Amino acid sequence: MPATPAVPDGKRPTLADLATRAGVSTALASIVMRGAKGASAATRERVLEAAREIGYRPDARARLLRSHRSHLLGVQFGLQHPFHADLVEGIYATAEPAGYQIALSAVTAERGEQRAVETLLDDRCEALILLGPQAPASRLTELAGQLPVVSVARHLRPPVPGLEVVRTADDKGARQAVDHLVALGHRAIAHIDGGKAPGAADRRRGYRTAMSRHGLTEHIRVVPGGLTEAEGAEAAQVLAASHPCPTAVLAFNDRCATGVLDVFLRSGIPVPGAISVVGFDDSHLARLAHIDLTTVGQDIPRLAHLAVDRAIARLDGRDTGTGEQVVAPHLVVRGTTAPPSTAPAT
Amino acid sequence: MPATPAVPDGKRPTLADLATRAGVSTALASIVMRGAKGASAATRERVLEAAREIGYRPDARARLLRSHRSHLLGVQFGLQHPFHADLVEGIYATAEPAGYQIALSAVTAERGEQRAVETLLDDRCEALILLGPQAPASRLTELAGQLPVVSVARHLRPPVPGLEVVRTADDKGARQAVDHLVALGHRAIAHIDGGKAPGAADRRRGYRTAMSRHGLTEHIRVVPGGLTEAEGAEAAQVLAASHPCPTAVLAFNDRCATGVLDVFLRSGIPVPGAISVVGFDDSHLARLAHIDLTTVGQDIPRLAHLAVDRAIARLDGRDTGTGEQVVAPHLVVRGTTAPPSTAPAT
DNA sequence: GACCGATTGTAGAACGTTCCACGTGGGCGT
DNA sequence: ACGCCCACGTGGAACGTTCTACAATCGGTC
Repeated sequence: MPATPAVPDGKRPTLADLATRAGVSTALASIVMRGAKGASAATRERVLEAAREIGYRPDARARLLRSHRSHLLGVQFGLQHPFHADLVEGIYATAEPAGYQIALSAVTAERGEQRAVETLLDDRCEALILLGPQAPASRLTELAGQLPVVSVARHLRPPVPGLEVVRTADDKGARQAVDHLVALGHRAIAHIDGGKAPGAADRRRGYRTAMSRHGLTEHIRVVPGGLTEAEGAEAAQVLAASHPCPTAVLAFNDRCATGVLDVFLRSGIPVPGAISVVGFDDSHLARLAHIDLTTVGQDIPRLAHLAVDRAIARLDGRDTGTGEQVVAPHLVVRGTTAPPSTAPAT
Repeated sequence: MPATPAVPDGKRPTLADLATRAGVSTALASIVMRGAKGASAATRERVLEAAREIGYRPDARARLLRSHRSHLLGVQFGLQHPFHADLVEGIYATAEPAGYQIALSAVTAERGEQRAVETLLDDRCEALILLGPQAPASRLTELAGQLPVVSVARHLRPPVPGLEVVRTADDKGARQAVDHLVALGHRAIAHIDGGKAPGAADRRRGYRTAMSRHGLTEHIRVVPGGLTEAEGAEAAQVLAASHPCPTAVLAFNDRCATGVLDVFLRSGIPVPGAISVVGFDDSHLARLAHIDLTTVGQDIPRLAHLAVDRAIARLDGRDTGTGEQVVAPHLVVRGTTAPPSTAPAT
C-alpha cells in the first residue's frame, strides 16, 4: 500500500505529527524510529503502525544536525573510470550493512577534486574515502587533520599521521606482468607509465626492478602515457613508430591499454601476434570479451571493503596499526598476450 | 593559505564563532555568508576576512534544515552505464552554475532503484532526476505526487501529471539507423531489443516502422536482448547460429552492441565485412577508437541540460507546457557499418 | 526641528531531530 | 511499610542555520 501522506497540508510528516498520531511524546517516537531501547513492545508497535499510516520518514539532515554522529562516508570518485565504478559498488556493499550512508561526489573534466571534497565536507561527512586522489600530499595531510581520510589506490611514502592508505602492491603487480611476458619469451618489453597518477610510480619501479632482475636492463623503456584511452593511444603511436619496436607493452591501466590496443589494431599490427599488451586493474573493461585484455587484477571487493573498514575503525576510535593496507594483485591472463613471433634479439 | 581552524577545541567553526570573531551578530554573519543584501561593504569585508581566518564553512545540513529550499537535486543513475556517467557529467555542469547541488545515488546489481530513491528522499532533495528508471509507472506517479520528478530517457505514454519526461526520439533514432543500413544495401536487418528497458519499446517500434516503410516487412526480426554486454553477446550467438543470418544488426544500446561485436569477432565473422553493427547512445564506449561503433547519437549534454532545467522550472513554479521534452537523435557513422558483401536476397 | 525612507544592524523564534535530566509506577527484598 | 532499582516515558534544551520582526542611525526635505 503506497503511503498516503495523511497529514492535512502538503507538508511532509514530521516527528511531531507522528507522535501526535500515536499519542506519545516526540522523544519516545524518536526512540522507536531509531530502534533505541526504552520503549515497550506495545508502544513500539503502535508508533511503527502510525508511521506507516502517515508515511513518515525521518529527516536525515535534521537527524544528523542534532546527533554528532552523521554515519555518513564521503566518497570521491572519477565518474569516467570503470575501476572506480567497481570500487564504489563494493563500498556500498560494505557500508550500508554496517549502518553507514554514502555521499558520492564525482570528479569530472570540469569538476576538480578540490570542489568534490568541498561538497563532501559541507555535507558533514564523518570520514572521506578518496579513490585515486591526485591532490598533492600536503593537501591530503591537511584534510587528514580535520577528519579521518582513506586514500585508495595511491601510495604515499611517508605514512602521514591520520591518513589511512588502502592500495594494491602495484610494484608486485608490474613484476608479475613482466614475469609473465618474459616467461612467454619476450625481452623487449616497454612500459607506458601513468605520469603522476596514483600508483604510477610504484608500477614503474616494479617494472624496472623486474626487468633488471631478468637481466634485461638494456631493454628497459618507459614511454610517458596516462590513465585515459587517448593518452594510451598517443604512447602507442610513439612505440609503433620507433625503430626497435618492442614485442610487448605493459600499460598503466586498462583504459590506457585499450587505447594502445586500438592504435595497434588500426595500424595493422596484430595483437597478440606481433605485440602483446598487458593492462592493469581488471575492471569491467578488461573483461569485455571484445577486449579480452590480459591484465593485472586488483582485488576490488577487498580494496573497497578495507577502505570502508578502515574509515569506520578510525571513527570508532579503534586505533589501526600501520595506517596502510596493501592488497596483493594477481595476474589475469586473457587473450592479448602470446609468445613473440620474431626470434628474440639479445 | 590553508585555513588553520583557529577555534580552540577541535570543533568545526560555527556561525556563532564567526560572528564573535568579526564582532557582529550571527544574523549579520549569515547575511554576509550567503551574499544577501543588508550589510555594508566594510562589515562584509570584515566578516569574510574573519571567515578566512578561522576556516569557516557553512553547514549545509543546518542551512537547509532551516531554509525550506534545499537547492538539492537528487540524481539516480546506473553506476556501470557509461551513458549515465556522461549524463551525470552534464547534469553537474548545468546544475552547479545555477546554484543547485547534486546528490548522487547509484543503482547497482545489489542496490535497487527503490533503495536509491529512498536515500535521496531522506536527504530532502527538492526534485528527483531519474536516469533511465525501470520502476513501474505507478511508482513514478506516486513519487511525482510528492515532489517534481524528471524521468530521463524513458518514454511514458500517458503524460503523468507532475512527471516531467526528457528523452530522445528513440523511434526516429532507430529509423535513422535502418535508413542508413538500407542505403548501404542491406535488407536482412535484425534488431536486438532491450526488453522492458527504458526506450526499448520506441526503438523496437521505430525499427518495425522503418522496415515496413522500406518494404522489408518480411525481414523484420527482433531478438530478445538487453542493456548489458552479456545480453548482447547472447543475442549475437542466436543470430550467428540462425540459418538465414542477417547482414546487419541494430543493437539496443552501445553496451549491447559491444557484446555483439565481441561474439562476431570471436566467431570469425568480420565486422563490417560480413555483418554490420549499429549501437545506440554514442556514449564514451562507442567513441573508443578500438570499438569505433556506428551508433545513434543521443545529444547527451542537451538531455542533461533539459533535465536540470525542467526540474528547476518546476521548483520555481514556472509551469511547463507539455511536460515532455523530446530531443532529436543523430546518426554517427563510424567503422562498424559497410555495404553487405553478398548480393541482397529479395 | 519634526518627519521620512533607506540602509545597516540585532534579537529571538523557528526548522526536525536527538540527547539529557528527570518523573513515574510497579515489583521485590527487608 | 519502607526503600530501591528498573523499565518506560516525558519535557525541554540543544544542534547551526535562516527568517521575521524590529531598532538604530543617517542624510535629506519640508
